[in-house]
Amino acid sequence: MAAPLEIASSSPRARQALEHAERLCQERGVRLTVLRRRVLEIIWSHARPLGAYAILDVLRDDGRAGAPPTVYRALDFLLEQGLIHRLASLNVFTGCCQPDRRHGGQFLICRDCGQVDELNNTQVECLLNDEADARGFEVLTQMIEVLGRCPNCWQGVTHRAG
Amino acid sequence: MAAPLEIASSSPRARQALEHAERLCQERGVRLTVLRRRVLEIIWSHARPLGAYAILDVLRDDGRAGAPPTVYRALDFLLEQGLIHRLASLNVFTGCCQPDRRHGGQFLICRDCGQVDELNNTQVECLLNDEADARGFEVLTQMIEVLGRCPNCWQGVTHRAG
DNA sequence: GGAGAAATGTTATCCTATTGCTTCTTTAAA
DNA sequence: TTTAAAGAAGCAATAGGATAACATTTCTCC
Repeated sequence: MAAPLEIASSSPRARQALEHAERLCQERGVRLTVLRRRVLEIIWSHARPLGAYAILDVLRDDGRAGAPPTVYRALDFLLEQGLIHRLASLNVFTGCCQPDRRHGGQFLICRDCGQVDELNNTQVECLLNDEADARGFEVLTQMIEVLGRCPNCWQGVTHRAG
Repeated sequence: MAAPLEIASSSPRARQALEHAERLCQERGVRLTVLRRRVLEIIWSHARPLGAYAILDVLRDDGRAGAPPTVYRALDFLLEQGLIHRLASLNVFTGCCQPDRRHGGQFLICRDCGQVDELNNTQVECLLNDEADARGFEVLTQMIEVLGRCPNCWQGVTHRAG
């Protein structure tokens, strides 16, 4: 089992993402509660996407009581607000880099180290929308997951955790 | 729970898919056993993609003993041979329309009726490969799932099962 | 026919996710 | 300030998806 690298929650990108989330939620009139904020922080504080139960473990380390629904409800909220994405192929969750813009995710997922890179290729998005239109299909969300090996891993400099 | 419509296994598309599979496996020197063939047939005989446990139920109706690994091993084989695809967002399996050509799947998935339509947009495939290349990422497979509503469903003629 | 490989049977277990109900907290109105 | 209603979180149980480990059977090829 890969032990995800914990990153200081005060890392620039984590702090920035949290501030951004606070602002967005305020604008939208929805509540980024302590729990929801903490779950988002946990996600952003790790180098690799986490599963729900891994997040739950971290919450328990915090000393907080918790069962699966605790985490899943927080994740549902964050997903609804577009603050995180779910990678269906791995059953894990990762922070969204553009929570302002509604979009399905486009991800490069490293099979070896689990690292994830988010793309934002609007041309791909449009092509798929066009194909759907042509078939009279109404698009709600797009989900693109490209599985492969990141530069570090195929160059032999494996950063495999564990 | 949606009770998937069973289609006669002798339906043209199912028969054709099975013949195609037989031929491919023979060419490749791999064994399309009775079990594997039957699982493929079950998948092609239903209007909507099935989960592993739904397939298992059908096998049991056949009178065949079976536990989850029975099905999962058959599915693994069919996936390896590119005869089926797995829709990660729904944990279901669907027949592949182009088992000759190695390709990740591109799917329009109807949120309401569960029906699935497979695309084969090579332009999208290439764009994603290019993006990956530009980042030094080696692509193994692409997985594209577009969730929405099919023409039947958004026009109100819901074919929702159940 | 027999050895080795491949496929399947069997049991148990793990991981992921949800349901239903209770309790606590927040919000806004009286 | 009290209070009703809504929203969020706690909690227990369970459903659903997938795999591990090992035994047994079947196939293939010599």
